[in-house]
Amino acid sequence: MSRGSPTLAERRLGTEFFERSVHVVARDLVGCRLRYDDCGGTIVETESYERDDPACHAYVGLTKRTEVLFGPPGRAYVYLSYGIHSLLNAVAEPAGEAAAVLIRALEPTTGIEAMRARRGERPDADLCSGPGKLTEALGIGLEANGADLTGGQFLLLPRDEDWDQEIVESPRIGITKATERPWRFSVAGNRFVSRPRPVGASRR
DNA sequence: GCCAGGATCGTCT
DNA sequence: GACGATCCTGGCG
Repeated sequence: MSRGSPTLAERRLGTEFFERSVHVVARDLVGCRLRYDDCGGTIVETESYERDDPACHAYVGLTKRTEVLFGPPGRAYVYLSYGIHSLLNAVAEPAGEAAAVLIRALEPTTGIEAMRARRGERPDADLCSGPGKLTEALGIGLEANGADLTGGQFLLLPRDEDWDQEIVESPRIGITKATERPWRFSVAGNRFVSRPRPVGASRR
């Protein structure tokens, strides 16, 4: 019996958290804690993708691939990128809207040894500092597509009450369409965020 | 330290 | 048959 302190399961983010503007959800997810089985960490970087967005998979409409995006909020949309990496998204906005938040980076806190077993011996800052890295570290694969983020193997917890970090917006990374939209949210100065390339590289 | 290139496969045309 | 919401390695300075 826990009366004063709710259990972890009781503190989970619920469906209503995801049933809002995808950009608000993306910003609010930064600082939250994500756990999958015995591994997890603090979310330090996200990106939002809305339906009227050429970079969003749902832009082309409803297909077999995108049906999870068009479904209810609070589910996992997992797909294969470059034939190698599974990328984890959280479906947002009411069913039918087709928007999602890409989880790009975690600051590992739990199950670090298990992450190393999957990712190899490397510094903490290299375990989950990228969307493909964190799914490998946590053991998330395509079978998680459509899974419920508000229950089951996933545990998504709100920010700690004393969490007080600055969140910065910047252009999204690794896409070729709609690159100017400032829908990447990350913790300012955090060493666990992804850094695939310097800002402003290769411009003419 | 920086940059170019390759790996690899589900999805859509 | 082409294309990625990526990551890692090797070569060069």
